[in-house]
Amino acid sequence: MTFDTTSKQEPLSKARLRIWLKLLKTANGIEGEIRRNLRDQHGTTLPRFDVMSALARFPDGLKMSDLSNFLKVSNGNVTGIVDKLTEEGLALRVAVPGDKRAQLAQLTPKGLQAFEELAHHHEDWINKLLDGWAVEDIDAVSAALDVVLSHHSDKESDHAQ
Amino acid sequence: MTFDTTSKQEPLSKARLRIWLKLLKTANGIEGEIRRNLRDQHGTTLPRFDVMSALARFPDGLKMSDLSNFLKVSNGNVTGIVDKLTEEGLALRVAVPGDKRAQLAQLTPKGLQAFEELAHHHEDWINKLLDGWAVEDIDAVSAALDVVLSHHSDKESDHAQ
DNA sequence: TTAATATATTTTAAGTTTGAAATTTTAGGC
DNA sequence: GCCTAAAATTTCAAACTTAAAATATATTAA
Repeated sequence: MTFDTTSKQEPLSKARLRIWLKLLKTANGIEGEIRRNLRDQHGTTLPRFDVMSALARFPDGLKMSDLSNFLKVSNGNVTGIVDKLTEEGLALRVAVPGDKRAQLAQLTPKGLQAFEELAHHHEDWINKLLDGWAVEDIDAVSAALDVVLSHHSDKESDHAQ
Repeated sequence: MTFDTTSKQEPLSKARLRIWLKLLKTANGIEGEIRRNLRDQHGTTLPRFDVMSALARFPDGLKMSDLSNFLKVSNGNVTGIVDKLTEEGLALRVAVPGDKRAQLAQLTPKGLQAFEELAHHHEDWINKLLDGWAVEDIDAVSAALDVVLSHHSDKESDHAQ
């Protein structure tokens, strides 16, 4: 005996489509607010903040390729951003002993200080935007997202250029 | 008598920051997969798909400004996309009687057909990506997102240029 | 050693996105 | 009618992003 799953699967795929659109709308809304705050209150941009955040997490520096890998953006992308940060004295490039190809990008003390200021506000903005979520809500959403992420991470290994 | 809320609020803001990063990672991962599929399997892009999707939802056409409002992208952005779609015979601009400033963007029959083909695959991709979510998961996440969206929609009225 | 291959990064060209300025048209007050 | 303000759209410059080509260095194998 077989089961007709189509009659149930059809609405499920629609429900999944709807929740995806809602998820996207939420993420875009929050991200837009963050971009706006970074621009209006700090004269900077999200890509710059992302790079600084990654560099702050690795005080010993990150190779350019590790940085782009970590942020899931292209190689050429971070070059320009680190260039700008370097011009402004917020980051610098350090030679890697034993490998003249590679360079470590690092935050300067000034860059770290600037980032910590940004990060503090960033946490504040998020805290307000997610005002309605208590720990239980967070745990529930987190568990649900883990299901999707684990299912997805299987085949995300490399989408080579 | 007053309560010291800081000792509890501090970790909550950190938890909110973490769930935001996880939400963003999930949305970016799914969006990246959609972009890849649109490019590799259909030779098109997500912004084009979004515009076609909006136009398909309004068969009588959308003013350019309504279109950019609906998609939450800049005015200048949709101009170029509708231009391209028009060149390819997928969309067209219709004059609005009584207002020479405005134009209605509309899908052509060819555009509608192309969109329906895309939309069918799109629903399939999402259905697979959210494979792990049953109706209960969807409802739980949906309710949680509603909390954030409703809280956010209060002040999202206009961030005028 | 030398040649071939692989790795790390930058450069380049093309396309996207944004916010603001410019353009055109409409609407209202006088 | 005429003038100013508002509205709809496009144009523009700047920043971002990507994939691919170019450059430089490292590693491996013959």
